Formats: sequence, C-alpha cells, structure tokens
Amino acid sequence: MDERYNFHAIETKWQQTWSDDNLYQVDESDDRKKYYCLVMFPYPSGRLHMGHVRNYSIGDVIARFRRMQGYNVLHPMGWDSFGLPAENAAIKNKIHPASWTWDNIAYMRTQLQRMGLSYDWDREVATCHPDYYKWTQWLFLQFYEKGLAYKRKAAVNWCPSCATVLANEQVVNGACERCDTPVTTTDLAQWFLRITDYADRLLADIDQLTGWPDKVKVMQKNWIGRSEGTEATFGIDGTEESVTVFTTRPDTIFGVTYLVLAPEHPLVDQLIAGTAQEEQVRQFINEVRAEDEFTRTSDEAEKRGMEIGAYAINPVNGKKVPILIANYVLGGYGTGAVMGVPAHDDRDFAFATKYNLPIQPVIKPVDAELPEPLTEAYIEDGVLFNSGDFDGLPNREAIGKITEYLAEKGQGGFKVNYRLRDWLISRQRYWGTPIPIVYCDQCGTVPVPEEQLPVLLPEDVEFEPNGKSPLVTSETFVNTTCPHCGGPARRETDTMDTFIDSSWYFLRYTDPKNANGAFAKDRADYWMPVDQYVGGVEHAILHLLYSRFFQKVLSDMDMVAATEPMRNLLTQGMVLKDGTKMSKSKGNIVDPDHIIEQYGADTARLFVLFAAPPERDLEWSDAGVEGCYRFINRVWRLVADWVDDAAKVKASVDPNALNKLDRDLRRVAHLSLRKVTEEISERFGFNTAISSIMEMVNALYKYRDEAGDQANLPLVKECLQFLSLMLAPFVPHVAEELWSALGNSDSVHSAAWPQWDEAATKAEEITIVVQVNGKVRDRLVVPAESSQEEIRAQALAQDRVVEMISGKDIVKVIVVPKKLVNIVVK
RNA sequence: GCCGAAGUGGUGGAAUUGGCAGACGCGCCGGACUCAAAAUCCGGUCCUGGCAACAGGGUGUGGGUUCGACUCCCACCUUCGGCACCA
Repeated sequence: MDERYNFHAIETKWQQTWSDDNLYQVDESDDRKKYYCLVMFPYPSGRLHMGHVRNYSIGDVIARFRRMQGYNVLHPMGWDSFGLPAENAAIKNKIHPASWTWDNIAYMRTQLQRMGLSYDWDREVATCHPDYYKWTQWLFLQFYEKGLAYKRKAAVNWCPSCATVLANEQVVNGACERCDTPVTTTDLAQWFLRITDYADRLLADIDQLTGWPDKVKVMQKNWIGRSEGTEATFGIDGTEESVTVFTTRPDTIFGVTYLVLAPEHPLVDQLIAGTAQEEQVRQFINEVRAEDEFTRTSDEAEKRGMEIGAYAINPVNGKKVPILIANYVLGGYGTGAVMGVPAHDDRDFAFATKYNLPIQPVIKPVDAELPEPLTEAYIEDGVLFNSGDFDGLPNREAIGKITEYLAEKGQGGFKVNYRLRDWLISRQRYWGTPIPIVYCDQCGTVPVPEEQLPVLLPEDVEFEPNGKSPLVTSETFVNTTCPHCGGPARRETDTMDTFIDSSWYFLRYTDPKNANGAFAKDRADYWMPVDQYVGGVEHAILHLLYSRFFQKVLSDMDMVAATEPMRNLLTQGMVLKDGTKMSKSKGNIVDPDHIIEQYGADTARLFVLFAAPPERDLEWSDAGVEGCYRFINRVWRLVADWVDDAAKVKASVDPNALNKLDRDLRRVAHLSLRKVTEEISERFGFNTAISSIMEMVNALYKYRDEAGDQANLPLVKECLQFLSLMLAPFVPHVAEELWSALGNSDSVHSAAWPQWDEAATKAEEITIVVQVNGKVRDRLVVPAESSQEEIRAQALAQDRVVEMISGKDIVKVIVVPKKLVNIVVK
C-alpha cells in the first residue's frame, strides 16, 4: 500500500474496475428484496453544480448502504433533456438544440462518472430521445382516449420574452419562472390534462405518504386547495337564465345585496347585449382582461366593478339585487360568480362602501346588537335575523340548514371546490415532445395511430421567437395526411410541457429499452413504488404532484399496480456560499470539477455529506473541504501503518482474551458501527454518522499510541475492516482501496454490511451524574450492573454531597438507572 | 393575512424517550518533530470571577409544567419557505 494517498490514481482505477465488472447492474431475476433508490434526474444545462453533487452524493450513500444490507438496488440516472435553454442556445449560437443537448449530456455524464456514483448506466434514459418520447406521445394518446386530454380555448399566461404559454405553476410572482419577464394574458386554443378529475384522490392519498416530509404534504394540500361550500342558483330577472354562485357562507344568503360576475363569465355577453351601458361595460372588460393575472389578483389591486343593468333573484327570499362585474372575481375558480354580502365579509364591505351598494346585516352576536350603521363587516359567529324562517338559528347550524333548503328547491346544494386547475400542457416551442394529433378538415381532431409513433421532431426549422411554435415553419412536418381518411391534414405544432416527460421517467427506468411499450407491467410492478426519492424541495409541488397524477392514471389503466409513485421522499437543502444561493450572477459558484481535481471525488462527497444534515441548507466552506481531505489522509496513514501486519491475520476476535485497552477500543468500534447503521437507516444522519467514524479513527490512533507493540492484531484488523465497510457508502474509492489492501478480493461494495456485537458495546463501568437540587455537583463511577439502591447509597455517601446537604432536609432522591442521581434538599 | 420550518460557542453543527449543553469538524492558542518551514502528532478552547479547587451565568424573549427543560405547554420576537382578492 502506497504511503501517500493518491486519490487521482485510486479513483480512476476503481471507477474502471466497477464499470468493467458491471458492479451496479441489476435485474428482476433476483431473490433479494428490491430497493428502488431514485434521485431527480438533471436538466443537461452544461455542467454539474454543487446542488447536483449534493443530491447525487446523498442518493449514492443510500443506494450503496442498501446494497450492502443485501437489497437488490435499482439506482438509475438519466436526463430531463427537453426544454427552453437548448432553444435559447440554438438562437444565440446557431447550433441545433439537439447537438447542444447531446454534447452537454456527454460532458455531464463524464462528470457524474468521475464522482464514483453507483448508477446502472445500462438504464440511462434521455427524454429527448425518440425511443423515449415515442412513449410520452403514446401516453398522451392514452390520456386522450380516456378523455383526460382535451383542447379548449382559454385565457392563458403568456411570456412575451419566451414567446410561449406558461402553466399557472410556471408563473412566479407574476413573472415567467425562467426569464422573470412579467406575464400577460392571451386567448389560445390549448391542450389540457384533466388533473382536476384526480383532485380528490391526490388530496386524500397524501395521508398515505408517511415517508414524505410534512412540509411537502402541506404544500401539496394547499396547492390542491379543497374548499367545502354551497352552490346557490339565482334567477335572472326577466329571463330564463340563471347564475350559480359558490359560497362558504350560505348562512349569510339573506344578506345578499348584489351579485358579481367575473368579466369573462359566459353570461355577461348576453346580459349586456343591447343595454344602455353595453359600450361602457365592454370597455371595462377589455381593461380588466388586459391586466396580467398577477396584477389582477394581487392583494393591493384596486377593486373595480360596474353594474351591468341586469338583476338577479335571491332564491331564499325572492329579493331582486343588481348584477355587477368586477376585476376581483376570477373566471377560473368556483363558478366565476359570487354573491355580495357586505355586512359579513370584509372585502364585500369595502366594495359596497365604494360603490354605494346597500348593506343588509343578517347575523348578530348572541348577546349584543350590531352598531347601526355598520362600520365594518361582522364576520364572527352569531345568530341569524332578517332571515325568514331561519331567524334565531346559530349561524354554524344555518350553513347546513340553508344548503339543504336550497337543495330541496332545486336551486343549489353542497359543493366541493378545488383551487387546482387543469394542467395546460401546450407549449409553442420546438424542443419538446410533439403532441401526436392531426387536424383534418373532414375528420376534425385525429390522434396519430400508435404504429405511426413517434411523431419525430423535424430538422428544418427556424428558431427565431415570433409567438408561434417553430414547428410551424417546417412544411414537411405540418403538412401530412389524415390517418383516418387519407386526405390532406395539418399536424399539431405545439409541443408538450416538459413536466410531462418527467412525470413517468421513474417508470421507464424499470424497463428502459422496451421497444413495444412504455414499460412492461411485471417489471414496473417489481420495482415500483420508488423506495427512496431524493431531490430539491423546489419540486415539492409541481413535479411531485404531476408524477402522482400520472401514476394514478396509469394505475387506473392497469399499466402498473402502485397508486403512489414514491414511498419515501427526502428533500435536500440548497448549497449556499456566503449565505446565499450559488449563482452565476452573484459570482459565488464553486465548480465541482475544480474540487474533484484538487481533492478528489471522495473529499467532495464527504464534505457535502458532513457539513450539514441533508434536509438543511449547506454553507460552502473551503476550510471544511480541507478538513475532510485531512480526515481521509488520516485514515489512509492509519491503515497504511498497520496494513502489513493486519493483512496477515484474521479478524477473529476472542472477546475473552482482551485486555482493558483492547476492550475499550472494541467498544468504540462496535458503538460506532451501531451508530452509523442507525443514523443512515433511520434518519439520514449522514453528518453524525461521519462524525462517529471520526471518533472511531481518533480512538484507533489513541490505541496505537497506548498499546504500541502490544496491539491486538486480530482486533485491529476487525476495526480496520469495519472502518472500510462503514466508509464505503460515503467515500467509495478510498474505502475500496483500503478494503483491498486489507486482503479482501471482492469489492467492498458487494460486501455485507457488518453486524455489531451488542455485548461488545456494553460499558463495564458507567459514570453517574450526581445532582443536588438539579445542579451537577459530583460524578460517580460504578459497575454497569449496579442496582438503584447501591447507586443511591453511594451517591449520598460522596464527600461533596455530604458537604452540600449537611444541615438540610432530604426531600426526595431520584435515581435514573445508568444516568444520574438527583438529591432534592430544603 | 393564512400555513409550515428554524433560532444553540468565533464558526458549520451535536445532544435518539424530559436526564452531564456544545459530540465531530473548522478556526484560534500552546507543545512535540524540524536548521527552518510545510505536513504530521499531542494538548487546550462557551462566558464571567479565581493561581487553583471551585462558584455563578448560559440554547431568540417572557412566563409555565417538572426533582430536572435545547427538548413539553402558553404568549411574543426574528429569519426563511409556501399560499394568497379562492368567494
């Protein structure tokens, strides 16, 4: 064994060996229990960043640990490789998005390989490869057949800079999540996936996700936004039409003094036609619709409204109230119409005051009268008045009673609403999965038949952004024949949101080369669900919600059994430098290549695992990296020093033939092993697991100094074996080198995770803390098996204790076995 | 506004069920080795007072429960994250 730790030689050598031996390849014909360890696949932006290094180091520890524990571990890697940056690069550098993407993939793959990650590269997938997107298209067609994909004209978020539509989820604070340009609204015919059909199940099944962080579950619940309420149908005076409103406060319905419709409400057009204020109203609608969604829905936005000259009839009391339209009512939520009850809602109160609308109180406190006139909305509980037959009812009771009354009259009933909207998936972009639909003048919308898949991306396109999909510029692509009648037809030129690609990649990994289907059911059922998913919390809502949606749809189609895709989720924190996220614009990037070049992959991995627990943000520290490098060197020298002697003996320790020094060392080693095992498997405590290994190394150094020539070599060998095995998940290269130097011929990564000897961990003597009135006053070393009475007696006999308690009454003595004695005196 | 998480030395962070606060690492101080330096090894390092033994204080703030609280309860402050005119 080399005196010096030459990480470069070691890492290159073992990476080659592992690859040659196909060490991480797995299949389903295996008796061992399966374990699917998945990390979020990267977008091939060009280079790995530290966030990737952290993500994949964490995943690799889990995969390697489970492998050593005897699981059949699937640990795949791939590329989320469709997306806008490739197109931007195409525009900027005049290179094709495909070549830009594939070059990036090639480079990033070598970066990942240099990190020594235990991936089964045989299962690599790239979402931009026709072998992959063929099945993305096929899945879209299954959704289409089930009525889960549909096209409709919709007001959509539009990013003027990217010249594309954005999903609600991709609008952050009113701006495009990619380029930060303020988003506007426009009308387009777009494809949607009917995720709202699954809102109830996506919500209910969150409770099954016991292995997910509460934080993520709460975020998903809020996003789905279930709201229980009542629908009430108001007739429109002088017409046969009616308007249905959604409310969570039907108990206040007798207090309705007006109705408000969203400007885009379908009835508005009809109601204003031919009225005196038609022109005025139309102008107002145009103004509102010109506002982007963010401005319109921001809290500070001025609430503006206008009467439209029509009147509604309150179903509970027949009262005639004016109908208005206003900017604050949203077309996409509930029914797009609300009732105005200014007496009992803050927002309505302000609105009614501004427009001089009447205010009619109908709920008052149980033992007080409301001020007259009201100076603010009364939103507390109370009893009903001015409410016909419902007078005197507590308002909470009235909610149910009034809803039942509306239902009996056929003018409403209970209703559950969700904040979640259908998923807009059309993108006017080139570098995405083409939507496999053809438009024929004769046959209408025709799905591309399965045997004609994939619909390939054409090469002859222009990438200048002009608001239309670049695919429109490819005549060979657009012009096609109708699969149905054979006549001339046009292809759909929009591509799919890339979130679709990543909503099923974890299923493709289970059967990545399947040419006859997206994946075989038996393979998917063998591996799914994912046992451990690791990735950034920024995907807590979108990617994870979409993936759950896909899994449920595919499960309903009987393509896979599991109804949830990810059993356990670990959301790692960000990597920070100088307290903020690393970014090019801040110039605080640390390049993984440089760290690996300077210290090796093992040091880089050790640092990101040791510096903070995985869920928390990690502050980059060059000095911390140095420290990890020093630790590996310290381990190296320790083993190098002993290896010649240790390699000659077996690690068979006779516990009865050890002296005190030996037993103390052995205890540390076995305690460390227990600690590392528990930290990894129970709470992802990689940082504390590593610190425990460090303590063991410190103990070995101490033993070497103290025992000198008398060192017990079989014991030393046992310790060094443990050390290599425990280090294996964290620093796989150096662990393999040490393991090999100790005379083992098989890989440390296929070795079994060792089992500690519980007897060896038992302390012979323990230190008992002696407290007087809760303050530590003394310590007591007693045999481990001392009884409570013995400890108590000994504690009370201690000189210091006698001194402290003399002249005082002993009120109580608490003895906690193996821990402490607390003497309470007065 | 609503929901959630977190506040511990100079610093990153430990403390598993309510039982010695500060493990481990970084930094700093001292010692050994060396002609010297680097590297390495050993020791020290929460604050205040004291030569010391030791005493007092100490986990965002203020209360509470308890023999005992970083840990549990109540109120508040700060930071971060999510949602937000959702009827």
